[in-house]
Amino acid sequence: MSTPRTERGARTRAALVDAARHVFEREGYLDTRITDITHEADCATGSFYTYFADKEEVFAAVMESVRHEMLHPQLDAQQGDDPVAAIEAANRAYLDAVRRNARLVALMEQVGAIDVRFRAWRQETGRAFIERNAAGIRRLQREGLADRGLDPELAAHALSGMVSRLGYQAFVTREVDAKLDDVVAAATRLWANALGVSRAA
Amino acid sequence: MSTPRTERGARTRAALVDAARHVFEREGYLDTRITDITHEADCATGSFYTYFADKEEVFAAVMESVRHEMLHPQLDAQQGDDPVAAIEAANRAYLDAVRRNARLVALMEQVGAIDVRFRAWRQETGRAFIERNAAGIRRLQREGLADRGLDPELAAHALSGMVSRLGYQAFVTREVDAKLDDVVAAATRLWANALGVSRAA
Amino acid sequence: MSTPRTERGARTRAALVDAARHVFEREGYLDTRITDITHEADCATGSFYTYFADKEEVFAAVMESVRHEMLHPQLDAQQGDDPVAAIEAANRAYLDAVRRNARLVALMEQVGAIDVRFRAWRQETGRAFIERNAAGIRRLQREGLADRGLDPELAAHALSGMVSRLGYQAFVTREVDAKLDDVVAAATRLWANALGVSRAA
Amino acid sequence: MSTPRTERGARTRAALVDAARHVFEREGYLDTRITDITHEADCATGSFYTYFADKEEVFAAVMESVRHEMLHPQLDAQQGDDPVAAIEAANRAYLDAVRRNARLVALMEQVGAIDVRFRAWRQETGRAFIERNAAGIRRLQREGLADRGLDPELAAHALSGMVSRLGYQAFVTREVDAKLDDVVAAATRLWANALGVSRAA
DNA sequence: TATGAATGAGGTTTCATTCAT
DNA sequence: CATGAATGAAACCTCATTCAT
Repeated sequence: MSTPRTERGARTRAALVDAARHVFEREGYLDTRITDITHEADCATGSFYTYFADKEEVFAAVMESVRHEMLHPQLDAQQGDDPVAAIEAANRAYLDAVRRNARLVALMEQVGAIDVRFRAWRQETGRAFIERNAAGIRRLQREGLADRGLDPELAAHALSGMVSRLGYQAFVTREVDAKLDDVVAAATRLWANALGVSRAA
Repeated sequence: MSTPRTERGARTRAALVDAARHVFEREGYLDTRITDITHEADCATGSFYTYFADKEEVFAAVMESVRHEMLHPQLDAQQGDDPVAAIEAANRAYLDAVRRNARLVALMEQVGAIDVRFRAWRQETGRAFIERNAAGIRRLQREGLADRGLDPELAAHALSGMVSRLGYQAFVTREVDAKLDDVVAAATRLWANALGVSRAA
Repeated sequence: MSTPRTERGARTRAALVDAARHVFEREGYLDTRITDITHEADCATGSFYTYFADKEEVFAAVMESVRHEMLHPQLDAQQGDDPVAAIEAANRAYLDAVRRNARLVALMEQVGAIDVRFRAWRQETGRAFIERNAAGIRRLQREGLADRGLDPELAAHALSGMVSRLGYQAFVTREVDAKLDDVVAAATRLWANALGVSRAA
Repeated sequence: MSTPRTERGARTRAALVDAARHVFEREGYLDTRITDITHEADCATGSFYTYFADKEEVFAAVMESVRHEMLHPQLDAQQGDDPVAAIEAANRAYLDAVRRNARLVALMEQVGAIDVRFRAWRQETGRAFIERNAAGIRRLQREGLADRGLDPELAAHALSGMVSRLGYQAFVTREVDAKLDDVVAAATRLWANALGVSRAA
């Protein structure tokens, strides 16, 4: 709702966001009541409405507060000319982020299923990943390093989805039982194969 | 709850399941009220509780009633010895089922995200698909037609996930704008490439 | 409601009364639902209403069916001229009946608390006991064997109440931990003392 | 449920307890609806749940609020050395309390019969009375003033039960038609006789 | 008579939101 | 700004009773 104008207000708001994150992770989105949050933040019910219009709004604030952690690309290192190394680096960065934020990813999934407004957020977050990958595919095709028979958009969608779902199953639902390195290796090999890319000599 | 013992009871129960399916599709799981269902089925509130303990239970019944449609294997045709044709057939069958039942797939996705008990159901449904694919991959590896460096389970997971998510994005959320044939083609090509399989001469 | 006119009807009614007794004892009066009874009696809900108007009516029928067991006076033996032996015999008969029908006594207590109509039944059952005792006290007073300063009605009320409550606490709630013989002995001695009666020489 | 933290909250809670007492007395426990209470207390339904989890909990609060009145011993006066006078004083105090709180005693009786959780409360309240009496009996036995052939616990149980039931029948159900003084006199005489105690010279 | 499905009034409980202090 | 009690609409679920077969 409104932005805090005093030091004290800023502290209250921060406490609420922090409390909300804990409660959401613990109870899930639907089972979280406003009073759970104010209780955890150790402040009055009414104070919640000083800063947020409703549950959605705190949820957005929570997501905002963790966006950095999720999206630190840190594709810092140069992989030189090896296209497979580049693919691997991107996959590792993504999958590791999912692993580290598993609870929030699960939460986001849940909220996306419930609330239309968050579906967009989720898609957008995914889209950045997909577009970066589409660009990579196009580049490799131009350089003759990847199968030119593939539609780069569709391929990026498909492969990004593959990696993202794999990460979800390995680190969120744990229905796939595998370590990060194995998941990265498998994803990278499939990805490279799928595009017809091979390691630089 | 209990099973109808008379013809009339069977009719009422069926009417409730049918009504529930419509209301769920129209309103979504969370926004569906028991009275919406009984109203649509044109019977009293209490009648609902004659057959179901709660919303979850009707939902399970709805899902049960559509399982057939979803799981019609109909991989009837023989693809001869062409492994790529076999992959294509499987992908087409799956993706077409998703396309035809888009609303229910969306629903299942939503409910799975909300209610733990349905996550199992969803996983199981997916597992059948994955296991079939894992078997296929193993066979191709044995015959020397697929990359032996891949873990067949992980690969099956990854590629099945890829196809399933692609279908979801193409036919449920429509964030990917593509026709069935194109999706099938892209998926198949990526899948075949990923495994290092090529068309039979 | 109506009395069975056929053999089959009589059997159904009897099954319902029997089932009701079991369910009442198991669940208590309030928690017993009509369907619990028909279920236990293995007949349809509607059949209940062929014989009883409501729960109260079956309950009355149950009580009727066990009245004998509760009220078998069987003060058969002659205690000769010993007034204390007579008092003891009466107390033993009463307390033993309570012990044997503890569950039903508890039930009657419960229903009496809930439903005004059964309070009368309970009082009447008690009244018989009290009046018999009042008559006994009056006789002893006439014969100069009991304290003539006591109001016989009030004394009968008080002492009967004493015995009845003692029985209740010993055999129903079990808050008094004592064997039948001890309870009979204590009650008798107090009773005799209270009236100023002593054993025949 | 939770305790009020403000003056206003305390007032609302008190109004609810007070209203509950009236409604319970008027309607009986079972026929009292939560809305009857909030209506009488002139507040919203939800406010009830701010302070109480359910009907049982208000009932406990009502009972708590009247415990004092019931348990004011006020056996202030000294009865000197006359044991019968002491017995009379105790009986009068108890019976008068029952007379003054007849409606609540009836209520407690009803609820105790219905709800297991209150049986304990009722028993405990009675136990204090019984134990005090057992101590008195033991003392009289030691001093050679009471029949040593009696088990003091059982006798205290029996006689306390006698008085309590007499009070119940005289002032609650009114099936015994007698004035306080007569009831006290009869109870005391029976009690003294039963123990074999006689008035000090 | 027996059956068992259908009915729906009636009660309970939750919790987001407001607002006086 | 913070507080926390008050509000009441809205949904859930039960079960005695009826009645067509």
